[in-house]
Amino acid sequence: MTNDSKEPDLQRSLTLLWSGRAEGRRGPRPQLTVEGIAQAAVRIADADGVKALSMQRIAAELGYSTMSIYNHIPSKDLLLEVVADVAAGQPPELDDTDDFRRAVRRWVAALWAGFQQRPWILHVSLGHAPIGPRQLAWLDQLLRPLLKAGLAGGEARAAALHLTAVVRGVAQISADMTSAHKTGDGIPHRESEVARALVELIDPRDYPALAAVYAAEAAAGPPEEEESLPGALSFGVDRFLDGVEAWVAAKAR
Amino acid sequence: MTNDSKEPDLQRSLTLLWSGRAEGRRGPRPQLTVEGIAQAAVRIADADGVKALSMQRIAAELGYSTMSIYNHIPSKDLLLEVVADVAAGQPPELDDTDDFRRAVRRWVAALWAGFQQRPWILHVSLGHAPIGPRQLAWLDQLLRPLLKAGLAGGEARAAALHLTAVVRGVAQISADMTSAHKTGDGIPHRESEVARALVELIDPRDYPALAAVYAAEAAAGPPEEEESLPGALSFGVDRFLDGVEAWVAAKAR
DNA sequence: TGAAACTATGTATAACATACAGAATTATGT
DNA sequence: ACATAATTCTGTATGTTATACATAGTTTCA
Repeated sequence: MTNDSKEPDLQRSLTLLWSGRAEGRRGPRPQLTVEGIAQAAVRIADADGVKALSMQRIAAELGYSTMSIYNHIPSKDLLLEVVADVAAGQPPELDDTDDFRRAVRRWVAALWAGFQQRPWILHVSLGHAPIGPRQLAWLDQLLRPLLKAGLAGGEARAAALHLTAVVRGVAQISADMTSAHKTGDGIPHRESEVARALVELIDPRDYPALAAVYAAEAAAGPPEEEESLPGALSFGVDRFLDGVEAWVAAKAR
Repeated sequence: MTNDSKEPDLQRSLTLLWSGRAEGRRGPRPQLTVEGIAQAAVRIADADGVKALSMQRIAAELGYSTMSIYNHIPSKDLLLEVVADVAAGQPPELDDTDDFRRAVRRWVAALWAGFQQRPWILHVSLGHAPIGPRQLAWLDQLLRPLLKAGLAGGEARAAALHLTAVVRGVAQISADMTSAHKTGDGIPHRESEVARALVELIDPRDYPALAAVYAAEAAAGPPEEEESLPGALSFGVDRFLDGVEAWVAAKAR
């Protein structure tokens, strides 16, 4: 591989993520590939969480020596970037005839489902904007309905950033996402459990608004989850889309 | 301390975060405190990033032996939870006379500024909803204008979750946040640099929307950042607030 | 036909979280 | 007053980790 040292960090990430195969290379045919390594890592993380991702474990999974991985990927941090991209998988195909709201909602639901299937992704920290092919495929898929709805380029980008951030952020915060034995430090408690424990700790004089909200919540009982999305995420996304719609309408006039 | 083993994870986190001092305790007076340990950790992370946070380093910073920390905090994961809370600091005091939009925007700006000052926070992964006193103080402060605007309890909670997630998410994705030498794996590249590098990689046939957006962006030149917030974050938050406002208005009618 | 570039491997090292076992110190029940 | 139990701090030990480095074999290019 030999894209060692020198290059600036970004270039290094990019050449790794978009590993363009060099044709005429000297040396033995590589038996391992960046893709293969990342896939093995995903398999391990799926099974035992992100804490279980060690170079040794990945190499063992592939049946090669630990150090052989370093011939293809210069560090674990870079590896994790590739893993995050591979784990993202393919974005949903959005029906082009759908109206923009439906399309965006389906995209959001798909991303949410992805985080449910691979909660460990939430524990590998993003270092920067999406730059891998699969992450960008997701982004591209989201941009389509946004552009079609009438947003300008920069606006669509901002909106996509917003939505991506929301889903990821809500997933991170939602307790029931990060199941315990997978992440090693996750806490598999549901919302209500947290609420119950907190009510005793928060003094309404220190946290008046919070206390009020929790009180109202307790009185109302547990919210019912209609669809595939939790109500809280749904509400936020819908309000955001309301705002986007209004904005587009105002621009058009 | 001796809140070892048994307790369920959530209880363990809570007693740690809200460390209610037991009065009549046997044994020597503790010289270390949970707070003090966390503050030392914050000092280190501020200086050298989250990668530099080791039990040994923290203990050294305090002038105690490594293992003494474990008398107060049962594991590094729990430590990080406390650190995340301590590092959050105090939320901004929001002017009660401000209208709801102004108040929320100020809250968002404050949180954003917080992430700029301590980008490493973005690299300690949240395991669950906010449960520490300082995190909850932030939440409470945000809930006030939302409730005052006319949202119901559950709606305000959802909106607050949404906004928190957005700011955190956008901060994580924004390249210029995570500076390299602090996080160890951050990449300090600005947006434009990423864009320039990507334009060569993405095939408009695979990523049509993305290519269109980047093309438009390149033609328009770099966006100008008016205020303390980056334009992309601003746009999303404003659209969201538009939607919330409309929602409240619709409910009132 | 080298020489250069590359891959896979084994060994080595330093850092790390944390288990465990004293020794010292305090509060509590007698 | 005294013994006991609980608790703190410390030192030592263990297993895991990322990764540097050297080596031997393999392929391509000059």
